[in-house]
Formats: sequence, structure tokens, C-alpha cells
Amino acid sequence: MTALDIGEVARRAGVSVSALRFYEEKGLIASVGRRGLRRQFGEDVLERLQLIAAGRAAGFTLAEIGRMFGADGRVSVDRQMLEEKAAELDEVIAQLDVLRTKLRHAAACPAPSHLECPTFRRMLRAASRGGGVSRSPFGEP
Amino acid sequence: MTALDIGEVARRAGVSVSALRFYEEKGLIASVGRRGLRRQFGEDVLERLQLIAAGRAAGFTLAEIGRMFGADGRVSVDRQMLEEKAAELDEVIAQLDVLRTKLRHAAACPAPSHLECPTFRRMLRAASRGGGVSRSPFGEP
DNA sequence: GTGCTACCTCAATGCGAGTTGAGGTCAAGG
DNA sequence: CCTTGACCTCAACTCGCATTGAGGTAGCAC
Repeated sequence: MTALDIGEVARRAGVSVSALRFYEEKGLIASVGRRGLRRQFGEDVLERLQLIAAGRAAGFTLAEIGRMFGADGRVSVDRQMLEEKAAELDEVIAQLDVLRTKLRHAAACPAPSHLECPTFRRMLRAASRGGGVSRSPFGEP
Repeated sequence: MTALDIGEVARRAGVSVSALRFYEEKGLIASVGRRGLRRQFGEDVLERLQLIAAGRAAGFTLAEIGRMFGADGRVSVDRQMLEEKAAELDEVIAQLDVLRTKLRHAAACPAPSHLECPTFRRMLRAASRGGGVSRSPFGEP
């Protein structure tokens, strides 16, 4: 397995070196060892970083993301918990899908001002009721 | 025009009183004056707060949202900006779908490591077809 | 062996988005 | 009159997520 220096991982994943060390410290990723002082990462860390980015963009905290999968690549043994997380993810995805649709509507809306557009107004009402996506769907830390 | 106490605005908008003061300080909302010490808000602030909530749900920062309101208080949401956010959501949703697939599989699969499981690999490929995302799906770091 | 560069640790700092707490003001009601 | 409750200011604090800086090291190129 090709081992990657932290800088290489950073470059390939579009994540800063300091963020990678931070993620390792938090147990979200793991190096496969050291070469001298230098951490060496397996290529699989790149996929993991994509998942972390996705989770973050969806409003999950790093702690929550960390609870979905351990740093070692093996997911927790608690299958029921995993299924629960997946179900929560279903909900988040559905919410984001709705939001996306509405954004796209608003972007395409021909009304001179968004506030005059019924679609836009509906979206505002929905956003302020549902509370929004960034409200964490997971339990507290 | 009916003037609202901050507590009333908070109750009606589902936003905390402290957040309202914070938003005022940041120039995202404005009171119409004071009655004694008390800020008085016009009812139009409620619409404004809906807009703020929607923006937050879509991943805009308060500063970005502030920039959407012109200096005169006029709302000018850039349609291109909305389309860009929608496109970002496309990517986020696709990646979350991958994450969900991973979790669900891990919950169901008896294989010791899911990298060894051909079923899983097939699912992953199907879920992530269309190209990988290597950067943060949201804007500038 | 000297330099260069990319790495290392650890502590401090910054930012976004608020919340909390101390101490104060006002209007209404008992 | 006195209390209660809703508001006020201002500063400090929290939390998540990193970045920055100081001081140190490994390995390669010359």
C-alpha cells in the first residue's frame, strides 16, 4: 500500500495539513505509522476525508461524524446504532433535497424581487419553521 | 404599525432574545426605535428573520446574509448565488448518500472489513458514480 | 557538513455564532 | 411602597473548528 506524507494527503484531499493533524487528534482519521517523525497515511484516508467533508457540509459536528465510524476504518460493532444513524441520515438528506429544490426554484423565479415571489415566500416559511438543516439531528456530545 | 417587544419577536420568530440582539448588533435587523429602554420592532422584522433562517439553513454565514440586504435594507438575493448553493447541495447530498450507504452496509454486513466485501464495493461505486469530490463542497476556506 | 524543506509538538490564538451573568431600569400590580 | 418580570448594557464565556507561531528534527541534495 502506498504510504502518503501528510502534505500529499492535504494536497490530494484539499484539506490543510493542520486540519489533518487535528482530525487525527480527534480520532477521525488514523495514520498507518511513522517514517522517522512523519506520519504516513494510507490512500484510504482520502475516501474517509470525503465522507468527513460531506458530514460537515450537512451540519454534523466532527464528534458526530467520529461516532459514525472509528478511525481504524472499522465501524462500531453496534449495528443497531449504525442503522439508526443511517436513518437519521435519510432524514437529513431528505431535508437537504427539499432545500435544494427550493433554492433552485428561487434562483429561477422571474419575479422582480424575491419577496414578491410566492415560491420564495413559501421557502422562507418552511425554513423558519423546520428550524433548518444545521440543527443537529444527532444527540448531544 | 404595531410595534413589538423583543420578547414578542423572539416568540413569534422562534429565535432567542440574545440572538436578536446579536443580529441587531451585526446589522442584520433593525429596531424602529425604543419605548423607554425597550427596543421596538416592526412586524416586517419577522419576514427578515425568516430570510435569515433560510440563509442559515442553506449554509450562508451571517456576514453573507448581511450582504444580501442592500445598504438601504432592500433585499437583493443574487440568483446566481442561489444556483451555486444549490449546486453545492447537489454534491453534499451525493456524498451523504455514500456515507449512508456505508453505514447501512456496515450495519448489515458480516464481513470483517467492508473493504473486503464485493457487495459493498459495488454499492459504493454505484452511489458515487459521476465523479468524486475532493474539495470542501462549500465556498472559500 | 551545510542547507533546505517538509515535517514534528505544544500552546496560544482566532472566528462564527451565539449564551451567560452581573448589575441596572422601568411599568404594572398587589 | 415594594416586588416582579421583562427588558437593558457590557463583558466574559462557550463550543466547534481549526490556524499560527515558536522551537525542534529527519532526510535529501549539494
